[in-house]
Amino acid sequence: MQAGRLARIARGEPRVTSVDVARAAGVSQSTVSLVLSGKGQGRISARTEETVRRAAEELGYRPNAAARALRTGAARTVGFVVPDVTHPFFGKTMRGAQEAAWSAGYSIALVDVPLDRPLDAPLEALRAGPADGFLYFSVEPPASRPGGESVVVIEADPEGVPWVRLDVEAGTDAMMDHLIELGHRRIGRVGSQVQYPTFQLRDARYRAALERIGEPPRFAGSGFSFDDAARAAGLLLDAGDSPTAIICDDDLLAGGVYLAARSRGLRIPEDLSVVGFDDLDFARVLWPPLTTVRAEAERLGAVAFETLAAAIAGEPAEAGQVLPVSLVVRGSTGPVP
Amino acid sequence: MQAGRLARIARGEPRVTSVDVARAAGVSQSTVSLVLSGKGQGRISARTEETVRRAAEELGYRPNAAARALRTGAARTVGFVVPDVTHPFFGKTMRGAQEAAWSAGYSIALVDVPLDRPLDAPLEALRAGPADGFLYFSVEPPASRPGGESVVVIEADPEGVPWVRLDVEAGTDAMMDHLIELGHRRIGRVGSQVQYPTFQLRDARYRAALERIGEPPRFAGSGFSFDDAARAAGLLLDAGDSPTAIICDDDLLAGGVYLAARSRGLRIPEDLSVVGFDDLDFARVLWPPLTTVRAEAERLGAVAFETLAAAIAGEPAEAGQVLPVSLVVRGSTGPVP
DNA sequence: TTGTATGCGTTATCAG
DNA sequence: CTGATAACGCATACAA
Repeated sequence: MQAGRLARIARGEPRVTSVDVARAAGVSQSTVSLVLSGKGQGRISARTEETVRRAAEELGYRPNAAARALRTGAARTVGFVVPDVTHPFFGKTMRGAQEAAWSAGYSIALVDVPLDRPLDAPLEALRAGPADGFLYFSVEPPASRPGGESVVVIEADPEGVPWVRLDVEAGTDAMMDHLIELGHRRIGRVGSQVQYPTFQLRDARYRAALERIGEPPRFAGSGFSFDDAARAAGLLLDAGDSPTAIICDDDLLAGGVYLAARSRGLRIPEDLSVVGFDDLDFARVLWPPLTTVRAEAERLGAVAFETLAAAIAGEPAEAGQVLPVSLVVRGSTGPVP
Repeated sequence: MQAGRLARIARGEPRVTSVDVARAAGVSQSTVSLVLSGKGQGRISARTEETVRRAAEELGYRPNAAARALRTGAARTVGFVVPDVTHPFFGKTMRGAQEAAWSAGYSIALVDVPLDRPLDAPLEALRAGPADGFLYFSVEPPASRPGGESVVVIEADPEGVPWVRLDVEAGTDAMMDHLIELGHRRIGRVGSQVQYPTFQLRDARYRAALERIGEPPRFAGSGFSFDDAARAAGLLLDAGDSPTAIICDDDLLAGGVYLAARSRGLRIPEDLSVVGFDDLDFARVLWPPLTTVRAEAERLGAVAFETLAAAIAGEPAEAGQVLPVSLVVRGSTGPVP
């Protein structure tokens, strides 16, 4: 029994196949395939081609993706693995990847993998075939990739895997230079508590800058939520010898710092300067508007997809790419009190 | 020639199939299928089953999704169509849908369809088979759905299609009651400029409430960005007889109202009360914290997916579901000046 | 220029 | 309890 067909018929779905089109056009199925895949260039007569196209059109024919995938071994779908779909920065990156994917005829399948969970079932499902490759955003790709499954990593620079990331070193340097120029010396950092390379890189630059001015680091780790960041910032703010400025790994964290400052009656930037990272839209509606490092999320996504597409196509992939960032000075930073 | 296999071999990918497992286990391929699909209950001996499982495990066998989809007619993937992946509310809804999808063994394929574009290629690609059904969030599903393709609509209540939406009427009523109780009468509304049902419903309630107190509506349409909302709010604020309170279709729009108020030297809530909708995370970090209508985005996504799954399974779907919302009073609303 | 034949990896029927 | 065998719909080598 043809389960598939039956199931569809049960749903009242008379799928039209290339055989139907062939019959309607009075040609063979292979001719239909040739015509519609465009590979009949100069092999199929214009008349036949026309007939086939018209028949396909009239019947509302759409090639079956599963059959094509089975036959060609390519699903024209890539998986996008993120630790939190909810984060606006991921959203923008996804959109960039989407756009690029579409123009290449690919779809994007989304996989949200909360940081605290193992890479489990959903991802495995995709790895079983529906996806031709994967974009891992800030998440560790699985160590074992049977059959050299194509992968590119975003915001990390692992060995042996092509990656795309922001120039977080330059970003961190710019933050620190800006603050130091304003006279700050006790500079704290509210950063990600998860140890991804992008954050480690920033930490290194942060510490290097402090070392140059002979100051100790003041770090507090946080999860990516306003509340947790507020808690982390509180740790810094309530310590003796508290910072006059705080840099953050993310605008979200900076928002938490605003919350912490507010609940302690600290004014920004008069009592405390704050710098974010990403330039999310809401950075401008904060009061005062947040000084932050601008990153082009869409571009990051697009470049990542293109790198992946190249890898899938078997082209030699660029090993690593670093995208520029720039400091946007707004109202949350000022001279040291 | 077997293009698929060749392509994979070229990429150095020796895919292991059920035939390989069968050979390794010394049984037939159909036995392997029976065992691994769990449909061999009481038909396959425990010994054989064990052997097969071990062989599959050792070879790292993973059933080919394309083949399965071709055979069964189900891809176990649903498309999620949104007008803007970048919006945090969509992100949360997606996450809710994701979670539900995973526990049902489904993947979610994301389709971002900017409002100003037709539903084009990317969606069509998914409609060609890779997706078993679609979740349309605030976007009009295509009128023609060949073969009764399964669909559920989020945040709208179209005829003839199952839908899930928030109780925006109750939300709007709550906003208006709250403001009127505070003494406001000149109440403006910054709302979506696109005319989706969810927004029309709100508009109707807004106008009804005003009518009861004998006030004219003050409406300005906006796109979903801070800047555009600021522009729209400006229209209201700069008019003679300007509102003392503004309700918004979305927290994002409310953020824009903050911007507009700020640039005009208006204090919130002393000079202007503002109410948002959605209770996005950033609503709390705004200053003053935003009074808004809380909606459970994750739940919305989960319910939508489950409704879709039921439809795909051919179960009689619930026609429409309305999810409750609640007003969260924070600092952006106060007595009329 | 077109048609025939074959196989992609599954699932599911049916015979043993 | 297990093994042949036949599709699923498409792409392509090869024959005509």
